[in-house]
This record gives sequence, C-alpha cells and structure tokens, in this order.
Amino acid sequence: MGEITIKQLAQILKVSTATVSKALRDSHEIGAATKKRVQDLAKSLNYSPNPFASGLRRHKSNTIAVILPEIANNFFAQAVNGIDEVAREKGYHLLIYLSHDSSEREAFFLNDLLSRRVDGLLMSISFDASDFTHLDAIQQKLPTVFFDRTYEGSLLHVTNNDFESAFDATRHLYECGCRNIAFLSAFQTLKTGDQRFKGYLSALKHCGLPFKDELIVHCNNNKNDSYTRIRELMTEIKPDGIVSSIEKLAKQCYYVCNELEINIPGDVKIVSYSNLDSASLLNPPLTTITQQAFEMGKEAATILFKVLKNSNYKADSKILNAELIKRRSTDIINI
Amino acid sequence: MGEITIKQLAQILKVSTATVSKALRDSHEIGAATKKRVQDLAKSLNYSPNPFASGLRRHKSNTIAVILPEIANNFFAQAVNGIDEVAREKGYHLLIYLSHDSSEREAFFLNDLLSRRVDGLLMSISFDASDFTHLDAIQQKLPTVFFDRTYEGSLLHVTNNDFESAFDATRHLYECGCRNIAFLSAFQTLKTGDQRFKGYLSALKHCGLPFKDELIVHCNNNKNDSYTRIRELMTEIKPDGIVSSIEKLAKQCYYVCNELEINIPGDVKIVSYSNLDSASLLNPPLTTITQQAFEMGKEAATILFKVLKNSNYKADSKILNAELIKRRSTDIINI
DNA sequence: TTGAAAGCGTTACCAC
DNA sequence: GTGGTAACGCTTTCAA
Repeated sequence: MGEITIKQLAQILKVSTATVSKALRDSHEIGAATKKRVQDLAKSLNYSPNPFASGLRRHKSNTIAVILPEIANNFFAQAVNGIDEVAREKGYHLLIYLSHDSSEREAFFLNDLLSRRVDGLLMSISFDASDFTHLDAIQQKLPTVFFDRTYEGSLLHVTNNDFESAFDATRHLYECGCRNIAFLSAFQTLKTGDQRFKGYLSALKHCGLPFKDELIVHCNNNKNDSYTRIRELMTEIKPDGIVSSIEKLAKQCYYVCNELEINIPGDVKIVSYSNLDSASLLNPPLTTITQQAFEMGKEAATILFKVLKNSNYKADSKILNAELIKRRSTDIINI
Repeated sequence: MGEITIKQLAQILKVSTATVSKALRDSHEIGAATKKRVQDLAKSLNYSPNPFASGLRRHKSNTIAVILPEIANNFFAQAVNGIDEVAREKGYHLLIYLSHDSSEREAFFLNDLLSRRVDGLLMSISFDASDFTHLDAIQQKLPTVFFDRTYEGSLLHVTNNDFESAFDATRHLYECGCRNIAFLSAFQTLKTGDQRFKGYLSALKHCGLPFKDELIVHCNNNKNDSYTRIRELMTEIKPDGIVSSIEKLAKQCYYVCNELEINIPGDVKIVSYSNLDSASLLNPPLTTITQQAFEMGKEAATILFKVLKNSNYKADSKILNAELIKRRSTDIINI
C-alpha cells in the first residue's frame, strides 16, 4: 500500500513522529543509528510522504505550472522538454495548462494559480492578449518567468533576438532578389510580435525598399480566415517574398501556393519562424528562423529556480539568438 | 492577496468555519441568506481554497498524471490536447511526465505517483519496456488507463486497430507493385508493436509473399543507430517497399534516400504510422497511417473519469481506427 | 440551520 | 539527540 504514514513508522520503531520526520529528511540533529533504522524501515515498507500534508505545512508544492498557447507545435513541445529537464533535476513536478491562444482561458488559469497550488509559473502569452492586468497581477504574487511570447511589462523573461532575426530574414530575401516583401503578422500586441514587425520594417528601410501597407497581413487564430487572407495576398498583391512570423502561417503559404500553382522559390520566396523538424524534408525545404526552443525552456526554468531559491531577484532576463537556416524556399533561381 | 482563509471569512462574518466551508460548497444545510453573504464576501476578497488542505482532508487531488514517452511528437501532443479537453471540463489539473522512452525514468515516476499525489493516471508506455511489474503494480493502486502503447496486462486501455492498419498498409504496398516489403519495427515488446508486426506478417501471407528475416529492421531509441541500420537496409537489401511502425523512422528513411539518391516512390515506396501534420507538404508527400490522436487522448481520459466516478470499472477498453491516407510516397510510377 | 471539535499527515518549535 | 505538541487550512461528523 502507499498508505504508510510517518505515524505508523514511529509506532513500529517506538520513536516519535518528529524523529521519523527528521530522520527521513536526513536532519543533522538525529543520530546515525536511528536515522538508519528509520530510513531502512521506510524503504522496506515503501513509505512515500504525502505531498498534501507537507505542502500544507511547508507552503511549498514542489510543483511549477506552465501555461502555453498550444502543445501540438514543435517549438512549445521542445520548450517543454527544456523545462522538464530542469524541473526534473530539481525534483519538481510540472503542471500544464493550454490556453489555445485564448486570453480568457489564460485568465481563468491565472486566477486558479493564485491558490498557491504551485511555487512558480512559466508562461508564453496567448495570441489574442490585449489586456495585461492579469499578467501584471500574477507576477506580483507568484514568481513568473515569461518566455518567447512576452509583453512589455514582464519582469522576468527569456526572449529571442526577435528584432534582429526578422531583420536578417528580410534582408536575406532582399539579397535573394525580392523587392516586394510581404510580412505575415501575428500577436502584434505582444512584444515578441512587435519586435519582429519592427525588424522587418527596419530591414526594408535598410535595403531602400518602400513600406507598403498592403504587404502586411494580420493573421488571427482562425485557420480559414488566415488561409483566405494569404490567398488574397497571393492573388492580388503577388509579393515575391514572404516573411512569416509564425510557422502555422508558413504552412498555409505552402498550401496556398500548391493550390494556385505558384512556384516556391521561383515565384515567391518564403522564410518563416519555425522549429518544424521536417523543414528540410518539405517541398521545397523551408528556410527557417529557428529558435532555440529547448534552450529557451531550459533558461526560463533556470531563472525561475534562481528566483525560487533567492526571492531577491525581481527582474532578470535572457536573450537567445534565433538562427536563419537557408534552404531551397529562398534559393535564387536562374532562368 | 491569495492568503485569505476560511477562518478569516468566518471571523469577519461572525459565523463558524464549518458554515463558511459548507456555504462555499453550496451545501443544502445552509440557509440561503448566509450562503449568499459568505459567497459574496469570498468573491470580493478573492478567496481561493487551499488545494493542499482540502486535498489532505478529502484524499483527492483533482489532478491526473500523464506519462508520455515524448512530447515533441505530433501524436502525443494531440493526445494531450484530447486529454486536456476532458480534464479541463471536469475541473482537473494535468501533471505531465516525460519518460523519454526510458523505462527507468518511467519506474521512477510510477513510484512517485504512489504518494497519492494524483487521482488517476494516463499512460503510454516507453519504447524499451520489458519488465512490466511496475505497470502491474500501479494499476492495482491507482486508476490507470493506457493508451496507444499498451501492454498485454493492461486492464484499462485505448488502442488503435494496430493489426488491421498494418495489414492494410502492407497490402497497399503490395497492390502498388511492391514485392520486397521491409518492416521497420519498434517497441515489439509492447502489444502495440507486436500487433503491427503481426499485421504485416499476415498481409505478406495474404498476398503470397515470403517472409524474409533480413527485411525486418529492429530500431531502437538511438538516432544514429537507427539511421545506420536503415542505411544498411537500403544499400544491401534494397526493398521496394517499407512499412514504418513509427514516424521517426520514416523521416530517417527520407534522409537516407536523400543521401543515397534513392527515389521515392520510384525506387522504394514508403508508408508510415504518423500524425505529422505536414505529411502532405513533404517531398514527396508521405502516405500515412494516421491515428486518431486527439480522440485517443479524449477517450482515455473519458474512461479514466468513468472509473474515478465509479470504481467498479475494473476493465474497459476502446479501439480507434487508424486511417490509411494514400499520398505520393506510394504512388505507382509508370515508366 | 448552525457550530464545536476532531482530524487529514506533516513539520517546526521548544523543551528535555 | 530525541520527543511532545501545536500548527498548516480545510472538511466532516455530531450535537445543539
């Protein structure tokens, strides 16, 4: 049974529960002999401490929460792997909440987490966020590290070099001959999206290309909607290059191009933020801005545990570099 | 503050903690007026119950654990989505554990879960499992539903029609002209892998093809190892068809074929169990046996909650049909 | 309809 | 070095 308690161990060994508790936690105030007796018995009886009792007493859960927009996405999945690595090493448990890019759900989760169920929170903000009061509130009450999708007010966070990587991607298209470069925008209310957009703008300027409003496509959470908008872009504006700020949209570009028989990279070159591990197997292989997903999760978790250990850290951050991996979707085609 | 307690509410309202507790849980033994007073105050003070205290008292956590081989895999990620949907609806929390296909880690997690931290468990067994005593033990002590990767001894489970789907895939290759069909095997110690293998064998027989040992490649957890073995298969045995029992291995086939300049589907046709959502964008688009990943998670969770509600269910199961989606990787090429 | 009090299993304080 | 005991915040008898 998993029903053995400290009290029972104490009875069997004819010592107090206090002694057992201390012996189990390897306290120095217990003699080596008793310590061994206790530990041996605990092991042989398969004792395992009740996390609720100790959580209640110690005001500590050994659990952290992770709030993600989605999990069926290689970036977030790998980030979870990174988080898991750190958490596991610290003996922590991982509670997962999926917002499905709804800030309403997000708010619900945040509210729930105020119950001191967890010691800390790692979070990547949902797509349609616009009101950040919940986020402001949570960071005051619970150690919270934002990663990837952060907002202006975040105290602790791990981000990409979003501005620079978007700049580089756009310039890369320019260097490959594109003069009419579209930008597929998402979550521009978040710092992350904003920075990517600014990087794009800055690169246009740097390359001497004019900014044209019709080249910007604001995509939302709705799959069909985005598809339609991208299709419109391709039929009406006909850009010769596309920078996609998220992977989902790049895939939709591929589908649209398939449907309309537009050749990539002949008619249009595409580069996208993406951690798709099959990017090189696509037709054509997709040029990606690949984020350090695993590292990002790992860094975020590391910062969180630093704060958990020493609550003086009020602000800390880290920037990881996303890498532009050039593949055939941006190849220069000689006719 | 998230620090309001029942005791404080009771003091403010000059009632007992018992009354407050009951009022909050909307008990019928409390008068409507007091009930309202309590609930209003609780709301205005942003009271949220301490989950450790109630968990300790009620021996119930409102949390379920999910043990997965990996998360950076579309199948498991979608399964988690399905699980999440059901759990959220029931107001449950989700604890995630990644075994990374190590049965050692798995055993560690299982042991930990004996602490009554969770009310139930959903699990997909790791790749290299061979000793099932831990699994036998856990299902006796904790309501546990296995999904996808199950084992012979599992009481509650949700599986694919593994035998039939492997049969159909193999026959499909035969019908496309393949006469030398290789099978990439994984987790054959599990029921899932075993059934897929048997489906393959049965289809060979059905089609009048001989079984040849050298056409079976046993792949393990090590990426380089598997790559080498597949490479050997392709250079030495040169099959004209491949059935891959997991997605990972199919990707490796693509890489090997790229390296060796083997044409798919001209030289070899490939079909794989896979939930890759970019399967149709690959070069060439991959014929897949696509599992109902989301449904699988959902069904598994549903069974678990049925058991949680009514502990009489000692055995229950469900089989979901995987679908063969034919794409270019198995096209018949006319020369 | 309400309340007093016992406990859930653990830890921490203080006395010995 | 060891033990008694009061808490942690909540739920659940049982009595009023």
